[in-house]
Amino acid sequence: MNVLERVRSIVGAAAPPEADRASFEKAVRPASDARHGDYQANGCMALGKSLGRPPRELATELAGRLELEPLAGPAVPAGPGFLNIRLHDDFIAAQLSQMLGDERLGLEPRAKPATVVIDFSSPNVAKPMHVGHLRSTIIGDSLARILTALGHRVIRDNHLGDWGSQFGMILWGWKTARDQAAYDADPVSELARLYRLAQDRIKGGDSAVETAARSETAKLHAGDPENRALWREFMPHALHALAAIYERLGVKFDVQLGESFYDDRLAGVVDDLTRAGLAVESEGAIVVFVEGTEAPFIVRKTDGAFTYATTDLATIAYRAAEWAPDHVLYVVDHRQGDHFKQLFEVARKWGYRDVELAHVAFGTILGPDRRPFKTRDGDVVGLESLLDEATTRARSVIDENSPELDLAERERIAEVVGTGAVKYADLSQNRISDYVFDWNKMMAMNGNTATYLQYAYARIQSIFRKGDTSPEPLREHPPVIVLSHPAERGLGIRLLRLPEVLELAAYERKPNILTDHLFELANAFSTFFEGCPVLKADSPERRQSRLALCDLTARTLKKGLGMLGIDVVDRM
RNA sequence: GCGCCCGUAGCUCAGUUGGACAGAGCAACGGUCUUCUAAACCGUUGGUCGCAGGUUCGAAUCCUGCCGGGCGUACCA
Repeated sequence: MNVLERVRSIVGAAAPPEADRASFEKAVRPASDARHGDYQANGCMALGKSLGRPPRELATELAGRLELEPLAGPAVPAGPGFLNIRLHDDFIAAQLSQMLGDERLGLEPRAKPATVVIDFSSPNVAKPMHVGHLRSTIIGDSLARILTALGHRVIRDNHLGDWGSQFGMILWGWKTARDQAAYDADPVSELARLYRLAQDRIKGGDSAVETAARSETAKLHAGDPENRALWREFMPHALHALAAIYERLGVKFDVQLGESFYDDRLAGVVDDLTRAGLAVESEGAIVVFVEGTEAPFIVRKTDGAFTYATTDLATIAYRAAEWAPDHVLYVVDHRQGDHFKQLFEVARKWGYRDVELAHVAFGTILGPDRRPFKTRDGDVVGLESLLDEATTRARSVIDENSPELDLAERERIAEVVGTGAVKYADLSQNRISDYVFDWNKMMAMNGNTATYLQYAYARIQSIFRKGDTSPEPLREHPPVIVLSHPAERGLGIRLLRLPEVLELAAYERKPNILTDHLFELANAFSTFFEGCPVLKADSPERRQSRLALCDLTARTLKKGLGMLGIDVVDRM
């Protein structure tokens, strides 16, 4: 059950007729301070203003009308016009009992699922994935998992950069500077070397290379047999390398429709826009002028080539026809804000008005120097090596703390803890802000880290091992939950909040809302763990009740971390 | 120049249509293992929420101006 939603609908039903019900309900929120209760209704203050009546009076009247049983006792007016609501312990306990036998942990099936396309990761296939791809991949994956858990229909689409000018650079490199032996041994690294070579030359001002690469791109797009053949030759290698890293990250896609997929639709897009009077010729290019932005939206360049703007429009049309989505989320860094603003505006004018197109923007990953995160040599940090280092660091902690575990298990734990740390550090930050990559903070065993949550999980597994018991009987025959200790109640109410937290995280498209909740949950558990003996509880009933709280906590942590793409281990 | 984002404790960051004395982690200091994993727990110290105005019963949150930083700004994606 979503308790917040339930309280909201009760408060909404009792709201004065003059109140706007939706906003009145929305003003019900978890209590800012546990001393005031569990939930608070703040709507009377805004209403008091618009009605010209004392808010406190409205709150008192409302309190008299509210029927919160059996959830909670009478609402208590406080301060300028707050209404404080405290759930009954019995209600919390009953909900927890019910949760024990519920695989979904209180998440209810959705009456009207939305269809959501999530466009994320979308790396350039010409080069190995680096740290810059991390955020899109991880945030997109997490949002997909959260929305799926909430019962929505999610389509995960990896919009690969497999058709742009990077390929022209590789083609130029292949034709002028390839090392055949190196290519035969390791195609992906050799192609990456050639790409970097071309990029360095162009950056260095070598306009001959720039022109040559551009012409190779144009030939590829025009259907030149040699370049097309090379493209078909290179692609499987590139995709294979990507698949390996996605496998390690545990990220899956429903479709991987790259830019090349849309190639034969681009001319039609431009024709369409032109006929509709949206696109016009300007300085030799075909563009759409969008109010509010200076630079036009270029759909065909002077040389006749199409741009990613054209591809993105074709993609919108394809997705609309194929899936009829309610929302399309573009998990792309904030620097492309202008592009998406224009894209969405043009799409609307083009006729796509029933779908919400949203740019889920995120900031840059910075190094300790607050400049974009680079290696000592100034190269971008490869994703593989990043994960390797995280795993190595985790491994050394495990070796130190748990030498009794065998080698294979320590390795597995290191992988789970290491990759979990990297992901969690990213997801626990508000995605809008840039974030400073800090190994020490990330790998810390304490504080808001993946390790802390995984540790809480492992401790619970240890309790069941030590007690030589399993949670299954508790799930089949839920015991009476006892909440007599403050730590028990604190933990219990946290456990009930998963559904409302997920809804908020999905609404805001912010995984950090989920990480915050899981951290608070692990915190509540640690406090409980210190203060409430489980196996040595003073009565069998209390022991069963506490074991049940342990099981619910472990399952919530596992499920919640799962929605962040992070795994757990039974011991660490 | 114009546009977008940001400025909260020594450091890194949360802060849900504007709501109760602004929160957490790290760092610092002080406690807690003969009992379920101390990768833990409990406590203390620490902030003119960049500055100045304005709106409001109430502003970190909304508006205006300024200061400081990041990013974008016609044929890369």
